[in-house]
Amino acid sequence: MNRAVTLSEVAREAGVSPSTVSRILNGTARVNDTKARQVRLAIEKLGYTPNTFARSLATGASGSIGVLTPDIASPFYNDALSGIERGLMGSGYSPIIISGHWRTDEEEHAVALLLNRRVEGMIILGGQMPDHDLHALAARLPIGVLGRTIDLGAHGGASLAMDNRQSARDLVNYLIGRGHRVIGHISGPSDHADARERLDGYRDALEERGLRFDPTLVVQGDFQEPSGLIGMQRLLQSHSNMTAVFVANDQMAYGARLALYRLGLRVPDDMSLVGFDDLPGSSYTMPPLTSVRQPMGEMGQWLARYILSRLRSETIEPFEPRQELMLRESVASRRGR
Amino acid sequence: MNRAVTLSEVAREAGVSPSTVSRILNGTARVNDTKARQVRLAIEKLGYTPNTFARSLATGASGSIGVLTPDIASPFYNDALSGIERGLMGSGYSPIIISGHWRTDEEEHAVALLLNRRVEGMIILGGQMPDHDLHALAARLPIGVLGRTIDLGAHGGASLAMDNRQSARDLVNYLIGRGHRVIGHISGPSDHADARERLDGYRDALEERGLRFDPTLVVQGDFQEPSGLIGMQRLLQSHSNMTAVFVANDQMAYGARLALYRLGLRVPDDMSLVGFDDLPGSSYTMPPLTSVRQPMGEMGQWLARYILSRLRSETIEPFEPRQELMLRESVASRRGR
DNA sequence: CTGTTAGCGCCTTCAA
DNA sequence: TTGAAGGCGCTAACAG
Repeated sequence: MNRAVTLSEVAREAGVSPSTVSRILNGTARVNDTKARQVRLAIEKLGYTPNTFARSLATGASGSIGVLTPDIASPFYNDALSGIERGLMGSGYSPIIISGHWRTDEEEHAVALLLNRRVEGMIILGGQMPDHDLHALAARLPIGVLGRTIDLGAHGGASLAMDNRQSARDLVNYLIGRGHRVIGHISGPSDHADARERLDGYRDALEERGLRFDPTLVVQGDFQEPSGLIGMQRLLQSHSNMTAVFVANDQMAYGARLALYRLGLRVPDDMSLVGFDDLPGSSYTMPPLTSVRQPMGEMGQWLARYILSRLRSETIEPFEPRQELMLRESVASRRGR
Repeated sequence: MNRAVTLSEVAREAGVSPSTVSRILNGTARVNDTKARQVRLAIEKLGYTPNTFARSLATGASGSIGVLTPDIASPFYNDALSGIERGLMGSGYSPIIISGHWRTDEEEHAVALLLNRRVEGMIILGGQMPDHDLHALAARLPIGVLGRTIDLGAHGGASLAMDNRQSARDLVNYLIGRGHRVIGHISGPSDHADARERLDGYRDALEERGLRFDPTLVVQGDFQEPSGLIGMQRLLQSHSNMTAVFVANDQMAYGARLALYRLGLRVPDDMSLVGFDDLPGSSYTMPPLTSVRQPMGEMGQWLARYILSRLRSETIEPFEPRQELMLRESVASRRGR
């Protein structure tokens, strides 16, 4: 980049001192109108843009908020990213987004990078980072965590977690209420907290309604479409009397749906299907998929606002994310059969 | 954030001069082993992390590449973002991602922000920015553009554009080849270059095969699902003899698919359907959707590499993105009817 | 209201 | 091999 124009060059061009230019730029003090005009002219003419680094160095404020997401291309977390953008808009702060690819080492690396960039706050979406690291972070700067149950109260960090277990329970209860008795489950990876909680919720519901938990009705996937397809095939082979399947996320449910289609089985007539996460596409599957919606966008937005409030030493009203059962057409009633 | 540890504090702790610490940090010169050890100890003990701003200010290099995406939550562009991440990995450069929300003013604002942050290169994904601005940018720093046909040759910027028109033509030709004669089109917004080109390709194919272009067979959508649904409804009302529809992107195709489902029309038996973009979900629709795949990830990765090569004054082999017709089950043959 | 003077934290000559 | 000194571009007192 051809050497950039500096503030003092602008000052010289306008025939004023650097401080005056600075004051006009930041509105720090009243300045003579004519001088102000000259300065603006000079800025225009020279094409000056302030150097963020120099400014941050002088003020000690970076004006940026770090965001750690597990995957920059995840349809699930991206909603939260949009929310964060919205929450930060017009605040003068901008997000710096890095992805950790679900790997602890990359996440640590990313956090170090963000710290080097002197972010003033940090938002962590999901991920694998140990609670211990999160606490250490919270001690240094305002942080917000999405998708994990962790108590940051001591330092005042905020965390927004969805109640996976309860929602899974509600979902399965709904299936039972519709008359289903043999309900399969395609779970997520067992080292994934969300996956474990959803499985627990499935168990809870069964036991609550006096249905036996049958481990052979559970097959494990990896939250990706293909594993849903395979999982469904396996369930169908072993359980011909199964009438409904609770899939631990929508992506796998798409795969499961395809497996049924390949076998000529209709949804919901031959098999009822429910997912989890309510991805944008799930209102447009065939048929539209019953799922659990988490307000990722709003959660992200609130977390951004929370960080801002901390930075400005203001208070912010707490936020209770409400999960919502999106009842669509992928479930049939078995009553009367 | 409680005042961060500085380099000179480390120096004092280790009993050496700041320059020595700097040299150890950057490997700029040989340093006595014992001193080096002491310094590392001090760094560890104090928890020192270098201040990126100060460093950038001194060196004039920011180590970051700006990325402008139309929408941080777009399933289409996010693939490219992942690719960029991959391309930059291990290079010492990191991306700064900002979204322009398809609005020229926001895009300009974003570019200004990136320039303030002294990014050393820039990658522009799609968007609305006038060619003129792009040229101006290219004159200042290495830039890469994805998804627009623009000649940056003069300054050496790179652009990777898909041939929308040709692919649309291929797709419609494929439909014609399968025996379809009355083919509808749900187009994108007319102020969107991609949308216009895809419409042109549709026309090309028809005319090439001696079929009349009928404007009433074209309805305009906005690239979102609901508009695909409405578009399909309108087409069905006016053209009962239509046997196939080319939808200008997959998202709208999902909507169109739902419209058909609601009316009890089967795909492909009653209506053939093709989309464009090949979103990840399109292999899992019911039935899997025929579409055009663009290697967004690879394109992003190559652009990142391109920027790096420019920054290092190296050369890089050119990249010819290949679009691919993904033939799936959403098209039926009408031969013999 | 405005110019002068010090740094912010780091890197990079220049001598030693 | 190492330290001292100066400067990167900007802001923030401090005097006028």
